[in-house]
Amino acid sequence: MKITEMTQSLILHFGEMGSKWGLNRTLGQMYALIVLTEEPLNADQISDALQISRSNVSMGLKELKSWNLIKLQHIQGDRKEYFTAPSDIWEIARTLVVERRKRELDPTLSMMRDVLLSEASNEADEYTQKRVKEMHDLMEMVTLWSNELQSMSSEKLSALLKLGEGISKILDVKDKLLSSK
Amino acid sequence: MKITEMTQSLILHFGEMGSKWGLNRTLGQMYALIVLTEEPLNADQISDALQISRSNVSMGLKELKSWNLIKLQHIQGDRKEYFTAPSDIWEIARTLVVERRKRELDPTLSMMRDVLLSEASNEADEYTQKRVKEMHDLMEMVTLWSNELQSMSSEKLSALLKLGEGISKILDVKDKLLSSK
DNA sequence: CTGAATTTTCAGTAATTTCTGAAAATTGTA
DNA sequence: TACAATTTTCAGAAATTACTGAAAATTCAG
Repeated sequence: MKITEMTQSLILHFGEMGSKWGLNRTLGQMYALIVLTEEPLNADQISDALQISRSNVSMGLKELKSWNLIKLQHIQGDRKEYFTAPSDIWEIARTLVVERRKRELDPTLSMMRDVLLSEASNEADEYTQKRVKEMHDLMEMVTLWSNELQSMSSEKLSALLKLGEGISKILDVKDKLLSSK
Repeated sequence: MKITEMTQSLILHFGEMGSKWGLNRTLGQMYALIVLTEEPLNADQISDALQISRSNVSMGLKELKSWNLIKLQHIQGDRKEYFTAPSDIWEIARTLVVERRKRELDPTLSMMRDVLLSEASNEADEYTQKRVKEMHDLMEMVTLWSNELQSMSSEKLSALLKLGEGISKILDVKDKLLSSK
């Protein structure tokens, strides 16, 4: 498993970024390798290419599976397991958003609900609940969006993102539609 | 500086989440305390409330400043520096999105541009560039959005988020408007 | 079934990140 | 300007997280 210089530098970069995202260096490198390589890869190839232990690869793959970021593939006449990333980059992005939401928002949303159900017995708690309520409502909306993204086709997602700065105009149009009813 | 049980449990939770976000436990706790407390807090109060060293608070505040997440305030007749979070929760959210974009997307975007400018000297690199191009274009659109969010008022942002599942319909409306031209 | 190939687990170690106390730097007032 | 109050810095210690090799578990062809 030889790696071109181009891929090598991308892998290093994604390794660094990996830790800024919820992953870690090795996971970032592994996924970069898988995404940027056309052919399916097995664990030994990954271990070899990234110079990390076979067991580390195994744990990394487990993690990537739990993120739904890789697809398992079998190759005729080969007993090893091979992995690829989805060919549609939008699918990867969608998965990332949804999985991060699960990990970063859902637990907080649920604990905030508990706080909002409890009784505020003094002024400080009243202020706290007010703030929590605002955060809760905001995060709930983000969650709704994330669900919406999850169910959108890549084409639709792409169209939505392409709106870019046009989004303000769309909002205005919507207001007009509503007010003219 | 006494903390109610409610705030205490929120602080602990945000501490845990802090590491899942780009921050770390202490930073998460510190920001939770500041956001959930109505009064401005000084470093000693934070150190005391969270049971962490004064120097750790100093470093945490420095980090929160670099994220633009806190506001410095002076209290008449007191030489200490006091800190608060923005009172508008939307402003906090907007700042978070923008700052995370700066840290998580911008560097990658720039390195991808370099890769795209370089010459692919073999088939593997051609595939790699194709993938990089797709990722680049996607991330660039996300960046455009993030810029757009940055310049939107809290009201407009709120309206946009409230669209929630309505976003698909809006897209359809936009298509109709365009095709009827 | 058997056993070789492959993958997973896990305890110990290595690397990284976070935290602290002491000292240095800065700030503001008298 | 002098100095006490306050904040910042930073080297080393503590805590956390990531990685490895060896062993256990699983898988599957014959």
